[in-house]
Amino acid sequence: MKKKITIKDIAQVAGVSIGTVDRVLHKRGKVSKKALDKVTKVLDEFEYSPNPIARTLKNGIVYCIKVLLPDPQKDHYWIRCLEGLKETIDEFSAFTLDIEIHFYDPTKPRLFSKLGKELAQHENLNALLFVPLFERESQALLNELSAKEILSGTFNSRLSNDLVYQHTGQNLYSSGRVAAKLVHDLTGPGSRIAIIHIDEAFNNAVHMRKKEQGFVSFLKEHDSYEIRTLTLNTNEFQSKFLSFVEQFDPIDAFFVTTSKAYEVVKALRGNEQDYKIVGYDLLSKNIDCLKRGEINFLIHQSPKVQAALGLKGLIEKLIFAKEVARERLLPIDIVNSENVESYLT
Amino acid sequence: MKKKITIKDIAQVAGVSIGTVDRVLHKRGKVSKKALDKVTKVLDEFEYSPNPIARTLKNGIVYCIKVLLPDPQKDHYWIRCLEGLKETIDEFSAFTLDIEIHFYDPTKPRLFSKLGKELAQHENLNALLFVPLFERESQALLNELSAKEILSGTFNSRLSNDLVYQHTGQNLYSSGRVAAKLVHDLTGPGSRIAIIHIDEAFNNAVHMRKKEQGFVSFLKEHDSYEIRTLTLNTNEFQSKFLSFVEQFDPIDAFFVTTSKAYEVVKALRGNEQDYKIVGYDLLSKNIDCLKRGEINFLIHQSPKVQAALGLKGLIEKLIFAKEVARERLLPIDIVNSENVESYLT
DNA sequence: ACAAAAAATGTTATCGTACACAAAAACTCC
DNA sequence: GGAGTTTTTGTGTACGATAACATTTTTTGT
Repeated sequence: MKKKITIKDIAQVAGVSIGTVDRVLHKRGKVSKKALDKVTKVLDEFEYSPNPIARTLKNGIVYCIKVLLPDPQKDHYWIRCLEGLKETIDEFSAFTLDIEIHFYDPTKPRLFSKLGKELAQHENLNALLFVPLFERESQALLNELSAKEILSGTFNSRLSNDLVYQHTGQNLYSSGRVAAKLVHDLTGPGSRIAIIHIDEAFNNAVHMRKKEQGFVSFLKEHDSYEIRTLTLNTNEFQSKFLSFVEQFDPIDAFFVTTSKAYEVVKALRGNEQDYKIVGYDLLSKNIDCLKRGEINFLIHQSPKVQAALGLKGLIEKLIFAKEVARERLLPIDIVNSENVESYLT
Repeated sequence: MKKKITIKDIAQVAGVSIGTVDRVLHKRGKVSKKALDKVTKVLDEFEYSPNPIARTLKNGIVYCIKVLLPDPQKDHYWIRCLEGLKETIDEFSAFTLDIEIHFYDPTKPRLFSKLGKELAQHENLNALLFVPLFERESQALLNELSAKEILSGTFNSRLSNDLVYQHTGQNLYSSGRVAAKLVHDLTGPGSRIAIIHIDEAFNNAVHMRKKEQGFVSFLKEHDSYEIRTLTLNTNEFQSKFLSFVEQFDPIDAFFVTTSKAYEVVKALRGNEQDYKIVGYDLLSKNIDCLKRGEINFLIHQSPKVQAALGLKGLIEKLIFAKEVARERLLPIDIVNSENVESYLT
């Protein structure tokens, strides 16, 4: 345990008062070049960093963080994110944080834009964490945040943007490969495999595509598979899905790239064949299918952990000045009927 | 955000000085019954809890935690625990904690006892976190800790003991079932399955047994399987394993209940048959086999997370007086060649 | 060279807790 | 009832960072 260096120590070594050191630290001018040089030198010689405890105690420092999340009422998937956020808030309850969570309708890009702008306006906002479902609108928001020097964090979806301070998510290409390996284990060479993209209301075409690429890349490396892809959105499902199945018959396995695997299960019920199905996300409908053996594997995107870590990263940066990796990739969890409970705490 | 109540507020409402409130809080007597009653009443009326930030700042309060871990040099498995511990220590670096990590030889129960006693002697020890590999010796240690009102935490192995303040681990029975489900998916009805217990130097018979029970329970519920169990320790392996394989031939799948799956792989090399193998733990030797396709699945016990959470639980109890669940069960991670990297951060 | 203005630097109260010490109130005993 | 004890209560200071305020030094203009 090395002794902690205080601002007092720095002042003493540099031969100035703590007031001057403080001014150097906070760059509020009124410091002569000579003093500034001396203090700066001592400062990084001792690798000083202010004691976050004392800083928090000296009240007035209330970090303000806002979170912009798709409305869990519109899409139940996001409820777990909310839980994760609450957990992190609870974890830091000892500190003076002002954290607000706002919801946006995941089908309305324009409302997202509007709300985002509104939040960014808030003058003493320190950080904004959001799920960038809409590529273009999110880019615009990021530009604004960056201009105002507001810390930005994203999770779940990923933007190809240097401006985002920190992203927490999953490697979708890899998760596609994981799914392929599972299908490979379940079926074997020469099988006929269907990739089903059931687009939800909002635009996540990019995600689906990446998962598909990973999936196909694995299969190509291994055996010869017959692969067909079907892309549709929720309301087209009834009309298009079954005819696709008929045309491509016989099908051995389905890879559903979104959380709607249960829809596929429902549509296939009654068919005698033993289809293998790999899907995404621990929605209760999916879990039911998993437990009944109608879905073989689900890949878990840990929305809860993603949200919790995303928020935690921003908080730690603000309070402790801790730097974290710009991109944090979470494990790709494979879930079957037997370990699903262990993920539901 | 509700306004935080300080000791000053309490004093004012109770009509006494902060000194008196402080004395009530710390039970250092010298308080009249009248004052005590009044203060206590106000105290729990406002649900006061001291500000951990201020408390930490007022130095002198240095919580002392010791960790007792099997020596990673003797068994490489524990290295990841060490990483987890370091991570948590880092996370709380802002607080005044005195955390020491001690190692013990996982083959020597008596040295464990001795070291444990020694650590427990330390007068201002606040908490002890340890891996209770040895049942009897651990029980004795727990009794001692409990008598001295030292907080106790365990991880990895579980004791059936009310005295342990908090345990972090995995449901081994469930993990056995998970393995069975995987084998079930890989092989199918009527297969011949071998359960291999390769006991490591220390005594973990209880763990192996629980995994086996879970494994068998799942298979019995599903199809008719031929199951044989082989129990041996590392030095018997060479002599006994291959003859077992010959006798039980043909074998479709192996379930290795310890981290020694790579030994099974090595022994089977050269055989033409396509064995399915499910094992435990992300040791580098196992990972190599996994990537080469010689092991199909590994079950990950997240030693790193177990250690990190175990320590974190104790720290949060001490610093923030946060209560956590007495038993925390981590997810049972299924790992194959494609998602293994995502667990190795 | 000297007053006035500007710039640089030093000093101190504050946050909430904890503990040492000082002060006051409540007893004891003759 | 007053000196001496003991019990109870109040006050002051420290922890480290911060920012307002006070003080000193430097610069500027005449």
